[in-house]
Amino acid sequence: MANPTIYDVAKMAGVGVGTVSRILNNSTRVSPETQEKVLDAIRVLGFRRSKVARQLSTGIQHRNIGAIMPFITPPSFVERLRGMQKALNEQDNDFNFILYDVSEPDRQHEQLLTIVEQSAVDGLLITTLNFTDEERDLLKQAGIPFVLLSDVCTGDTNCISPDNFHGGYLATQHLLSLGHQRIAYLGDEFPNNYGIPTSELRYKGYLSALDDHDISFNSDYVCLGQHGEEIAYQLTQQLLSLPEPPTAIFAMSDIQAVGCILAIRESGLRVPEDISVIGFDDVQLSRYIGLTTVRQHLEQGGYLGMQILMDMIMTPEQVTPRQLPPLELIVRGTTRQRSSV
Amino acid sequence: MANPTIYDVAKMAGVGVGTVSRILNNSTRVSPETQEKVLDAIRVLGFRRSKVARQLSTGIQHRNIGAIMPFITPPSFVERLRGMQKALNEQDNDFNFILYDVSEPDRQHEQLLTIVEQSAVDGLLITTLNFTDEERDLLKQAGIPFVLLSDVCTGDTNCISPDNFHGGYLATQHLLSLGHQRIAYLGDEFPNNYGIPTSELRYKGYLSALDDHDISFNSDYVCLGQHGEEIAYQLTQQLLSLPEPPTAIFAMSDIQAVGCILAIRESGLRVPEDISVIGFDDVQLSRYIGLTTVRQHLEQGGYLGMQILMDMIMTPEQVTPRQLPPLELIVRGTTRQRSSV
DNA sequence: CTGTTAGCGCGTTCAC
DNA sequence: GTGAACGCGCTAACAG
Repeated sequence: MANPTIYDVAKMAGVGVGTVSRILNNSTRVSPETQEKVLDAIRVLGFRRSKVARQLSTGIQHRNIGAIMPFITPPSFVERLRGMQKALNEQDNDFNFILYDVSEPDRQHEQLLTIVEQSAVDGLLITTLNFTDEERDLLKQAGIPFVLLSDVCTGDTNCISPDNFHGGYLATQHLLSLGHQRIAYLGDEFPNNYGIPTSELRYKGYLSALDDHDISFNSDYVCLGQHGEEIAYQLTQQLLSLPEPPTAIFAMSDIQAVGCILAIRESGLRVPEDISVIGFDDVQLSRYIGLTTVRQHLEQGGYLGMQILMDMIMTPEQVTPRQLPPLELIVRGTTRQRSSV
Repeated sequence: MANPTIYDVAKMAGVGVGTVSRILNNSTRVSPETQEKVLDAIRVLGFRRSKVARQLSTGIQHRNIGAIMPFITPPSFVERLRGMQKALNEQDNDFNFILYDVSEPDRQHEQLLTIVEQSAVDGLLITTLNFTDEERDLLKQAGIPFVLLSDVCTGDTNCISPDNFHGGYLATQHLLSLGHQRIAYLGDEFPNNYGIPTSELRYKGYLSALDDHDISFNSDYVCLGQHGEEIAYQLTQQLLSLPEPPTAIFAMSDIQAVGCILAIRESGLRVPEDISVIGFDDVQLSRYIGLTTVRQHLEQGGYLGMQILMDMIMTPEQVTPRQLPPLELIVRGTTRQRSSV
């Protein structure tokens, strides 16, 4: 039998469904004999009680809140995940936290559809990179509250995102203040297929800082490629082979900064003595390796996002606005005053 | 009204529940007028259709598989999480993946109870450190299949765990082969409150290797403390202040190895020139910082665990056994031949 | 102690 | 096009 019910069990054991139910909930005493019979029947039939029927009947509804994120990839997502969990645990309401991994961007839309279709979730935290207007409307129409943790904030959707332009400015400003003039930007290529403007925004901040210091722009110093440590490694090699290589590099993410540093060291140069490197994000890793970076409070972002979502679910009329703390320059060991050579 | 149902909506709109249902599922055409009325009622009442009732009625059951882990803590858990998600995505069945964070060990039992109580889950991946026999029996009785990812494998429970003794041996053996004789062990204190034998097992492997090489044991070289980078940092300082400090340190986890390296560098010594350091786990971080370590295939562990669990759920009669690949020594940049001084 | 029955909220035939 | 009634699997309250 495909899915035996308590009726099947009851019939087989020669008892009523009530008895079976009682045994399942080890409530009121039942005679050991019948208990035995029922337990046997359960075993033979391979009976498993239906979760949903149970919930319907008891009225105990778990609420599910879901997080959509490309989990295989950058550590920055994990940091946000941490924050989300933290906020959830503090709330103490019995929410289930469901993780949806959409590492393959193509499947994202399909996945979102089934989530909505099956009304699997009472709220959604979306950390994927590309989130279309169409998808937003889908969720709105389905009445599923959601919070975006990304860089594209359209209309009245709740969204947690840093000021990437300002962050780019900050990072570059730091390098300038150390006397660097030949400063490279290493980041994700843009425009990209997903319409993610992060890299572009940070780049614009970079340009703006350069401009404010009357440094003339050198397109050789702009290195764009796919996200990842390896690519950053290669891009850095290109930079180093320039007739006049940069004395400082602004990598748009910590991971890319790591690839960058590896390439520099491998070429026989030192960080920061020969070349300064600054990253962006301040993931845990950065603390360990002493990377100078711009902290964007990723964990805090997840934390706040979850709190907002909770508000939206529990008290829709009154969601208290929450803001990310401002970006913060974290100076560690990979940047230094430009050597006066 | 607390939780309006389609009946409430129907009444308010002056129609039957069937009509409301149809509109909800945008199926058969309904007259625009009634549609309007119903939609209004839905809005006014703040109606949200019940997920469970829907599932019961349609027969579409999502299966939930849950992972219990202390998520705030070491990165090793994240790696396993990755593996689990990967296996889940490959399966492609519509399983929900629920994350239970039990960062507070005290709450673990309580949490497990509610999970079982509410039959919230069709299968469980348990990565927490302390898992009692009582808890095991609880799950067995509830008929919830589960897989353990830990070091304590009692009885016939499915379990993924590395050979920690052998790992400890491997690490120490490596240092010995480089000519080191004054080798320290830095690990979690044991016995501990949770009965986690990991540190002890690796320590025993360490002892065994020492013994095989006829190195006399020096208790000064054994430094135990709570898990974490900071503690490891302090412990290392103690080691360095010894009249005859070690020339090599085996840290029982990569995170502790990081704290260790930091302390060494801070004291003016170099790694690996002055002191060799080997870790354990091979988390992502280790690749970035070039740490020599023992790889225990964490991601793979999560992956296999999920596969076994899937088997248990889908084809209980036939779960194909899966094994972790053997521990692997990964030599990177933090260990070196002992200087002949 | 135990069998029976009425919902839980929604989807889905049916007749109308 | 639309309303009424039944069923999904289980719990709980009621008789017995």
